[in-house]
Amino acid sequence: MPFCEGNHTREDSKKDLIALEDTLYVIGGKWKLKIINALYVNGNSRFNQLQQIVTGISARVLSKELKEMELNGFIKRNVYTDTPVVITYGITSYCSTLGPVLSTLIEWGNTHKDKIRKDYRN
Amino acid sequence: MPFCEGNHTREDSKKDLIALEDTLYVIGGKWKLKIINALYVNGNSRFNQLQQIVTGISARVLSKELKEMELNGFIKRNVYTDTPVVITYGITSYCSTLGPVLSTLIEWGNTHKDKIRKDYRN
DNA sequence: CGGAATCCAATGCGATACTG
DNA sequence: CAGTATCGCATTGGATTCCG
Repeated sequence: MPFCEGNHTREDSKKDLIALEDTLYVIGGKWKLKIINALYVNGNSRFNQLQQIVTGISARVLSKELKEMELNGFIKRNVYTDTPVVITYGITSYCSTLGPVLSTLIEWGNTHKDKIRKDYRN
Repeated sequence: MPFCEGNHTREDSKKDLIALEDTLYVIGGKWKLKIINALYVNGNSRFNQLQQIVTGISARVLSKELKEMELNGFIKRNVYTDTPVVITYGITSYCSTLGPVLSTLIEWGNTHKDKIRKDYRN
């Protein structure tokens, strides 16, 4: 049981597998964590801002991802009815519980960036 | 800077984004973390074992994933030339550095499983 | 500006059958 | 047992265009 404290039964392993599958089901995929991180770091952002920060994402995909994440409670869409209308996206408090997940992933990437770059030669 | 201690400059944010992208580039995708977790929990495992643990994966995809992860240094393929030959897969020490990543993801899934189940009604 | 609609190409991936 | 080969459907997603 390398990553959990205390005794770890077979039942626990089963639960861990399910928990991991749950998590990946919700925030897996190519873009979700990057979008969340962008909003985490930059605060409320507009659509085009977001598309610039999250490198490589198309408007179509960003639109679909935002809609899905809003539906699932990760993202809040704010409409300011000024003229012209301003729309921003931000994370919810539920989404902010992903902070430790993000920081762990970032830390791992920082620690191993040399090997990663070497293996994939970017 | 909700998930990092100390001061956090714009440069740091940029680096964080890159680190996150690096990490997701290497262990992103539908199966890799589940495979790694399975090996993490169960220790060295044979192909068919692995396919049973990682629910839903086909032999074709498992084969391709294992090959790719072996190439990238996450997995060690062991051949025991008994009769019959036994082949097992296990994680490398490099791969084991992902322990904190896995545990964070699992913990988040456990904490929010009720909401996840409600939203997706499984 | 913030998207939605359409079209099309690439990829993913399951099922099945087969092999050493 | 541990895979590989082939097929064919389904999904992803880029490019472009259009709209309020």
